[in-house]
Amino acid sequence: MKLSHLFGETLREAPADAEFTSHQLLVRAGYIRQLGAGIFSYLPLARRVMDKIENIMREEMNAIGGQEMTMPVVHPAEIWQETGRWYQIGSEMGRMKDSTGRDMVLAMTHEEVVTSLVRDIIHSYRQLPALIYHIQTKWRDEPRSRGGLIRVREFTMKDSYSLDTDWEGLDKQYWAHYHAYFNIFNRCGLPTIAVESDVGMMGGKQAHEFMYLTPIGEDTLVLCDACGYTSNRQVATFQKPEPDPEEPKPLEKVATPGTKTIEDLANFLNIPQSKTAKAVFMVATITEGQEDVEKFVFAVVRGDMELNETKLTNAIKAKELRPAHEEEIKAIGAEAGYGSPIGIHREDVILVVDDLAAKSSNLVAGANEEGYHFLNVNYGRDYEADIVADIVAAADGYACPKCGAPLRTVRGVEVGNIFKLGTRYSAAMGALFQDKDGTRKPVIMGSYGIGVGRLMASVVEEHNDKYGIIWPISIAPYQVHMVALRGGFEAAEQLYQELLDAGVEVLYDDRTGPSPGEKFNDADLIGVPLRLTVGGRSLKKGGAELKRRDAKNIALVPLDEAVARVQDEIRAMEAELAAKAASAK
RNA sequence: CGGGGAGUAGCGCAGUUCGGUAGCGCGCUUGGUUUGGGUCCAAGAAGUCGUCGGUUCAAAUCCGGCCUCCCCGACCA
Repeated sequence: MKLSHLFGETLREAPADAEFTSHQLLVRAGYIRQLGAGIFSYLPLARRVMDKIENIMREEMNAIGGQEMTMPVVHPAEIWQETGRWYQIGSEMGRMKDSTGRDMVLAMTHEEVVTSLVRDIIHSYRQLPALIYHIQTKWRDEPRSRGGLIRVREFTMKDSYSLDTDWEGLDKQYWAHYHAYFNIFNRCGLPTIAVESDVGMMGGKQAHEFMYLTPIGEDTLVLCDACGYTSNRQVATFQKPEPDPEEPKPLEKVATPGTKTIEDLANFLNIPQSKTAKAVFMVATITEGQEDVEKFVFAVVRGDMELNETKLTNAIKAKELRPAHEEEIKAIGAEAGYGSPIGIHREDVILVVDDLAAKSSNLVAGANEEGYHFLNVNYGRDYEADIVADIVAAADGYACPKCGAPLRTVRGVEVGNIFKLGTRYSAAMGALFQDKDGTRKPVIMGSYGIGVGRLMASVVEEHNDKYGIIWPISIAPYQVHMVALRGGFEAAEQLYQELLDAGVEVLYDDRTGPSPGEKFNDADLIGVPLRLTVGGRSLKKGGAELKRRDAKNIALVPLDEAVARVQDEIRAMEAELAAKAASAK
């Protein structure tokens, strides 16, 4: 490709609204342009990177028995109504009507389509197991897109779906994906870790997320350096300390003026925060039969800990959870800042108590009256919960659930996920097969996704310097960027042909206008891993100059050896990447 | 949905306080100059000042509605 005709241009300055390095560089180097919030065009350079990423995905999916296909982006609403997600999912789902007034859905994911295909096509255990995948556009109307390609509304995803007769089969395909995903990320030069995660709106049984660790990440992860335990904070557990056994003391109401926060309260009474109970007021949407009802949720955790909303949501099997409004809190007889489960309108709330708070004796809790708290509150004697469960969030320094060593929290970007769906969709849609014993059973399913654009942006986030992008050779838009300078155009043109004939992917800066400095800066910005400079000066010295983007030294190569030397370097970089991938396993 | 910020040429910005011919840098076009890390000179092209309405002799500027984008929070496979 000749740079003079490449569609796209480099910018000296990044758009003011680009915050993240990957966003700035991808725009400045001419890879992407934004059309609207969370909606991007991918210019020819980006298209080539994404093609390479997608081909790596294809190879790894095919290697574990995947068959590629393509499913539609626009779906009739009926299939989403069958699984209930038409009703469960809110404004994040893109909905529209076709010209006949029929409700349609823009694909957020493809479980429904897969399951309807399975219903049509799979009849017998003889057709299973199977693995199908596609690389397709998804639309998710995120309330808040951000960070360039890190979080968008329209994106391309590789999603695969496993179909099995039994759970052992699912387990096999699940772990096959687990390993294939690491292969994909390693081959793209992106370090990742797998963490246990919440199943969220996908439903199902077990899930892992693949995380690229970076401070710009939106997820908080909990890691144990001692034993390797990793989990998304949403579901991370930890060993709770055993509270000192104490004889329950009599309940006592005390004045605690101006102690709206746990910190104030503990200071005022001169007690540790762990001797207090914190009340958190939420309102949950819970599906009862066909209807969604709002229920007030009263959560109690120990004062030194934070509520984990995901755990609470799962504990009460809620569809949605939001903080309660002031009036709602008053309505159940509680007082914000001085709340406790004692004396509230018990029948109007779902009371959920963290297991540690339930075990702890003689805690200080609110009196549901401005300026007053109770001393010596004890679970079982003073109040009873509807649910006692682990509902607090893991934090730095807490004890690892596996080995007890201190946990550490880090931020990460979720670049992929794998889910054991089970029969959530096949049962709902009647995707049944006839087993050996003649009975009809729902197909056991799994679903597995990787966002292509987010992966590309993460790689840029990981591989760059102050001059621009530094692509890993495996997904670089071109393998070599040839810069022709004054006195070298004729030789460069000939070398360009030779490189093309040899099958080398070459971006040729044939522009006569820009100065050498401008061309070198563009080359650094675009980030092709090899640079070949042909100019009067290099020719006088005996050939072309070959430089790796990630290194400083420049090698002078005779023109008749240039193609071979470029190919050597490409092979060397491929070998380096493979070695790094192997050591990451 | 709550809080904050911003919409003026392709990009980055000034001009708005105090209403009076729409500017600067980069980029683009033409001519010349220069030629190994974003040359220099000259001449040009390009903007319904987000949008709708109001006030006024006169609105980028004052007032009101709306739209869009960014950031934080809520939310999120």
